[in-house]
Amino acid sequence: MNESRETISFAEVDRHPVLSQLPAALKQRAAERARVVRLGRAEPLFQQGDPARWVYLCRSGQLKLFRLSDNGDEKIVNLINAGRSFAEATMFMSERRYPVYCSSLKVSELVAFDAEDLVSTFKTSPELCFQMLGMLSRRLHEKIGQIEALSLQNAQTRIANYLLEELRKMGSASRFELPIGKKYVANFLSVKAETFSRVVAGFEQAGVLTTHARNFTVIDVPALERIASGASPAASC
Amino acid sequence: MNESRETISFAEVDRHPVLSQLPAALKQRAAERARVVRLGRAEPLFQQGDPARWVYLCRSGQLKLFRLSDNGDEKIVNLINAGRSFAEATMFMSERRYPVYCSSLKVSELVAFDAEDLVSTFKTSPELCFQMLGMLSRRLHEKIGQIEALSLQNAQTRIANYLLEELRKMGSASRFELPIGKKYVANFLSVKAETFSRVVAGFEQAGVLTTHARNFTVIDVPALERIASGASPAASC
DNA sequence: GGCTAGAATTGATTTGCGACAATATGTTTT
DNA sequence: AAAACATATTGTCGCAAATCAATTCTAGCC
Repeated sequence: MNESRETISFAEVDRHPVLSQLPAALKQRAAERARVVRLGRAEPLFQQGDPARWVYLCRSGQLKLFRLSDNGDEKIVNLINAGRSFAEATMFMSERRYPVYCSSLKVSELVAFDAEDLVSTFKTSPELCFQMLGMLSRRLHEKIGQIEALSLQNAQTRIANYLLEELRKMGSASRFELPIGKKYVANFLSVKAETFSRVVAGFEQAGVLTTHARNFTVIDVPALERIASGASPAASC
Repeated sequence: MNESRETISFAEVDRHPVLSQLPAALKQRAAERARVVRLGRAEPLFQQGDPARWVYLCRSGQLKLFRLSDNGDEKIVNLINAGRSFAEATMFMSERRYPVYCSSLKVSELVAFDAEDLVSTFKTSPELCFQMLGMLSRRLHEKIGQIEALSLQNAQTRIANYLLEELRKMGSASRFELPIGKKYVANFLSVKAETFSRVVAGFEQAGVLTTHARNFTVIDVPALERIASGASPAASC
């Protein structure tokens, strides 16, 4: 990990989904106390249980937030792309420690904001607090959605839903690229890589989509939507 | 559902984990705009998607927060007991709607606070916002824990962990009572009632605990802890 | 370019848990 | 107290997905 004293530009703070709302003076202050962190291809950033001195903004690259089981199995709870901030929730806990592990998946560049200092900034501004409350609420509902998916849906359905979501992010195009290796996507969806592979192969065979490496082209969106809401595709042929 | 105009006492607000922090005047105001809601044994309180006009405090009884799949399967995402507040996160969403269903499991008494009004109260007080940020952060981490458990642990391990947690809540006693029917506990843990029954029977046979109806007595805590962290108990005999 | 390591696919086999079914036990109602 | 119903237990069976294993594909790297 390479932590540098290099200055963050004022404008850089604007990329942060919450801190962009700061008045100019406080934006300046946050920028001054920030650090740039550069990570290689598969470097740890912090461990679960570490004191949470910093909250982060991903400027470029990709990261995974994950937990480890007693037997060393890993569960990715979030994939972080450029533009996402993370670890803010730690600021408001009585014991400020990271509740997950974090490692890079690609060469990445992060901005690290001083948690302690941000807390005092937040204390001065209910508007800012509201931004943050909104963000945490959204994340909470996102997690509830994941829990529902894990309990109520099978592998096929979860994967179909994920693909549809990626598709939606691309606007009206019918083509998209996985943000990251299938291995990691599979783990995020709580299926084994082999299962992911088989399910996607099944979709291809049913004529729902085609793939070349990480590029997916959805041919039959309604069919994918039908699968995503419970119907069986291979069975119908 | 029986909604009454009956007055909430000033002191009643003190039972709320966040609103108890309010200055007297605002506490008074919150109390004045609150309602008491009484529910029978299995009555719905709100549906997923309903406009979230109220946030709640459970004064007595028991409730379930749940989602429904397309084929009607239900997943309980939270069991609410006396003293717990819920649905606060809706206050900070852009579209204020309940993200889950809510029904009573027993005869229950709730206090309903006016969401709109509370929002304006929160806007005046960063301290209050911080209380709420803390609460949402804790909930978020709780959910991350649930997701981890669902992905990384099997039924036995999840159940063992749950039982240990219930035990811990009772302090140093080795006896506790399930807060609610096993059916609901099982659903909350994302196992079928039959599986829950079998796993508990297994624990009894291994001499880890004994049960009479909803009363559990843990005989061998270390053994249960071993199971909770991945070891197999029945296999070891 | 070819070389090497990790990622991805495909196949064969196992298994944990759900589905279904049949009692048994407990709880509310009259 | 008996009836009527919900909850809980126990048994058998089947299947979705994990595991194990063997290639094949792909992307960095010298």
